[in-house]
Amino acid sequence: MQDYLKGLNEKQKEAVEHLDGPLMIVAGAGSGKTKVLTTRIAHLMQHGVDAFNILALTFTNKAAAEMKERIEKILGNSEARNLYIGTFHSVFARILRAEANKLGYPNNFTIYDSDDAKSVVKSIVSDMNLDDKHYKPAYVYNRISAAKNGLIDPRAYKQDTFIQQEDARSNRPLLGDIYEAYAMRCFRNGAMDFDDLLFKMYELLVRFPEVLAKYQHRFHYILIDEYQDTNVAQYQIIKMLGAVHENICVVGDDAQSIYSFRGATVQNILQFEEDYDDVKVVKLEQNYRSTQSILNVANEVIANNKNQIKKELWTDNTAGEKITLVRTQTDNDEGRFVADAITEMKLRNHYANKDFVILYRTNAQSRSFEESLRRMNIPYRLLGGVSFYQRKEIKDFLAYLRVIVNPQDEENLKRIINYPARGIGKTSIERVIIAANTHNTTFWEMLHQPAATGLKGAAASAIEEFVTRMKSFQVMLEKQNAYDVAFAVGKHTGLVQELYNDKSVEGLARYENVQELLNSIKEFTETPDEEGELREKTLGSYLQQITLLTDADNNKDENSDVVKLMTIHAAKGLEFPCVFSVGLEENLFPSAMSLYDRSDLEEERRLFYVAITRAKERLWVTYANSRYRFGNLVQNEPSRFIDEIPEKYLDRTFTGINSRGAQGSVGGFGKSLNQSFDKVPSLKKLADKLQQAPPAEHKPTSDFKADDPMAMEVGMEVEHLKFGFGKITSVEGGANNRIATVQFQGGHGQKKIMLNYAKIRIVK
DNA sequence: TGATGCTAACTTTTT
DNA sequence: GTTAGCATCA
Repeated sequence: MQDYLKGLNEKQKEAVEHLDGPLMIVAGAGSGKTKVLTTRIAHLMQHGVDAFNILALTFTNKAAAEMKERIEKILGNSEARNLYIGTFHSVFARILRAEANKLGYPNNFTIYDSDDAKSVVKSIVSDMNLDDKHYKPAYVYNRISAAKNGLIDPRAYKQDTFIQQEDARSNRPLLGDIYEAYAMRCFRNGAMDFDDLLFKMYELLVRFPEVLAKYQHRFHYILIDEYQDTNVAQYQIIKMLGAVHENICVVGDDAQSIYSFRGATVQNILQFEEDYDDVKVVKLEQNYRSTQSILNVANEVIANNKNQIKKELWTDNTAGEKITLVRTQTDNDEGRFVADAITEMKLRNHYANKDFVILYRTNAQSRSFEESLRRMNIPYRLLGGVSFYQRKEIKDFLAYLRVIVNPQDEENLKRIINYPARGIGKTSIERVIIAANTHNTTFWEMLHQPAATGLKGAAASAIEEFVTRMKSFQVMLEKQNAYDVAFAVGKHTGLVQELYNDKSVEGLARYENVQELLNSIKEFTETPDEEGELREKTLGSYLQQITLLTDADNNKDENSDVVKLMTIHAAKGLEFPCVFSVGLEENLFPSAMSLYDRSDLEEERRLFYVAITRAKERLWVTYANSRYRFGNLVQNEPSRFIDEIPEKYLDRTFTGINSRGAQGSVGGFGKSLNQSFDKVPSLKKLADKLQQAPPAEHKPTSDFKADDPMAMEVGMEVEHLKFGFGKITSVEGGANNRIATVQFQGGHGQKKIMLNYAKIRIVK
């Protein structure tokens, strides 16, 4: 166990063995950064530092989990469990959860993801009678987010002349008011958005010196991963937390700073040396990941940036293959090329699917690759895009759980109050809102006194029933675990039944997704407690945790043999034997948004640098002459970044159509891709067509005559004018609104029929 | 109230 | 090319 230092080079050892005082590690791509960080933590623990006194912050859950695992391996015991390792957001959420009352929040505060946040913005914009075409929720939210990341509260926002000028110039002078209303609404709902987890953490430490002191004395050693991606809020928090012991170790690479759009500032790295006396700086410049060729290209490209810390990455690795530059006619051809190349490489060089990654600038580019991979029967997995937790059925289910835990949360309450439909319509909800405003109370409180809202009859009793139901779940919360509560919710709200009844392909998938969610809750409740006093197995802690989970964190099939597709941003920190960096076109990469500003353009270049340095053995850079964007074909020039790669490192054997040497091949590819590919309809459409084909048109029997809705009962065989014959599986609703669920024959599946409108005849 | 069909907006990147 | 959100219809 003592030999954990053996595998390190001199520089790495220097960083690991530095015990006390501020330390900055400038770690080039592939220079063993994680190894140094984890070994250093293990080393600290070997020298008597208690795991409970070490805090390590990362940007992704995945990075945190990996660090923990590696430390455990080095130490060979379970002490690593006591380490405080997590993402900024999750660690701060945990601390805020413990201290929430000081800030006037419930301990079980809800965390809003960006979709939740945008819908709050939207409802505020409409409350203020503003046009949401002009005050677009996404724009407004970004603006608020940027303010929070810069630690600017609503008051400061309104007083800042520069910001006010900006808003005046964009003709959105009321942004400050929206921000203020948004903050108030979130507070009233007992909810924090992602940025609040930083912003409120900062507020907590500033306003409550005793809280600050507590955590300052708890965390003797603080380590920060990906320091180049920290923003002002994170910077200030770290500075405060570390002020007593000054044992702060930051690891970063200015060349890989790719999150300035989210408020990150490289300035934090450059500033570090000035913030503390006697900062030890260690540069890790030996790359263990990539071949010479790949590294040369990376160095050449990044050299075009003016703003950077001087360093030269080098490697002992072999020269390797040249970088393959590929030009295709269209985006579909690009997809086809990559799938072909993967097939070829697997055959020739015995690579496995999981050795490949396709990296693109925007999520929207995934389509053509998915299609071609499917056509070639290559299994793949897409990271990013719509995450599991953003799906409607999951959000609906989670909305229930959130409201049970935190009934103040009006947004989620409104989402579920009439789903599944229980007769609490728009007008009833409106009346409750108005009554809540006049009585100066919350929506939830108002629901307890239907009389005061002026609602009576069916609406009032429906509300009463809903409230009773929700309260019974809240009671369960005290005695039963998260899974039992969730299961009861699924059962008693009709949520699961609703999905179960839908027998379409999508319906089945939705049903399975909900089962999957229940499984994950079960897993959560059954996994034994790990670290720290702040972690519990309640539904509340489950909800906070999953909101901070990303698609990329779902590493269940981490080792499954599939090709991965993701954005370059999502690939940061990962490595693959074979990398396809695709879509190298002007306006796409670099993005059109970045062309007018030197620093934006340099960030795009760093992004390309990140893409290149993911590759261990082989790298392809591809671009298409034309591609579909917004539904129409656009022509793009090759990316300027391609011109920055010296010719001597490039293999242009395949240069596509209408070009010199057009008939060449890639790494011995026999097939020329010049020929136009046979047009195959997209698989999704094909699948849809197959799905939809069977439902044959029904010709009603000659004596067709609709029967009285009230005569319909479960079990009856009926004939529908259009859908033909079927059997009634359930009937609901009163005289004016009677609905029958009918299982039809002939591919029509199950349908809900409004008996007042539809023509239905009883067969027997 | 739910299904359907049309339009408009959408594309940076993420915790 | 895709999808969310709406207006319309039954």
